[in-house]
Amino acid sequence: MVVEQLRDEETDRIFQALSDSTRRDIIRQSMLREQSVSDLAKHYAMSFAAVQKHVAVLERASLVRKERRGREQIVHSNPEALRRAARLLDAYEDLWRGRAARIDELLSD
Amino acid sequence: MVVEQLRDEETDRIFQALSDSTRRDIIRQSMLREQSVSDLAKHYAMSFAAVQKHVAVLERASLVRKERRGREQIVHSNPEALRRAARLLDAYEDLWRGRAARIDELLSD
DNA sequence: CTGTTCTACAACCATTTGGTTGTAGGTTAG
DNA sequence: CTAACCTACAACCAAATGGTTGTAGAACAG
Repeated sequence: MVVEQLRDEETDRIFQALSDSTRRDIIRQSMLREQSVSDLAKHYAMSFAAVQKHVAVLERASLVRKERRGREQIVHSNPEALRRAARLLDAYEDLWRGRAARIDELLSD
Repeated sequence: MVVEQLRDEETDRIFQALSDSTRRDIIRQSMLREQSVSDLAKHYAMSFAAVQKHVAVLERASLVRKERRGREQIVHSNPEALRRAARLLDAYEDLWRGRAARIDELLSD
């Protein structure tokens, strides 16, 4: 029947960004305290450039934003995108329970 | 410093499975009513084999399970995995709010 | 029995992902 | 000023992703 597919690339990006444990840990780190990209990189057994790329993925998903401070780039978390993802999953749960209240969230997904 | 990375491949798989709008729609469809893989495939503008692969991705993430009924394979949703993802995001939110109650969930991630 | 339906799976392909190294430029410390 | 530091970005690579077509087997309809 080929239902017209309403795709939400923002949602795609959020879940894709969350699908890597290093990136989830970067979120956690930047929630605990704001750190520069170099500071973050010290936590992981990979190159600085790799961490830089992970931060870029989080940034495209709006889960994090960077703020230049001198020569450093400070990584701030953005909990609103996380909340959005959590609410979307809640809506699925509601759907399963037969509560239609939030189905519109799913349909507009 | 190379902190030992506690990876949770199950969590990886759940978020990765959720990062595609076709797969999110398959979850929604199978929550609305249990359908065979062929039934599901009729909703999308792609081959049966492609939908079959999407279902397999959801299955590896435990978001869905298949039950053979005659020649058909009926797809059931499994809301527990969804709930697990939602709780994890809630825990991040708590962390951001400075509530430490659920930090252990994050640390064991 | 025969033909159709549903599923499984292999092979293939283009693109994306997650990592690397290397180069270069802006900023700060001494 | 110079050296060290932080970041940006390009080029490259292997593996995973998301799609395709094709083949084959099992189950059902008539």
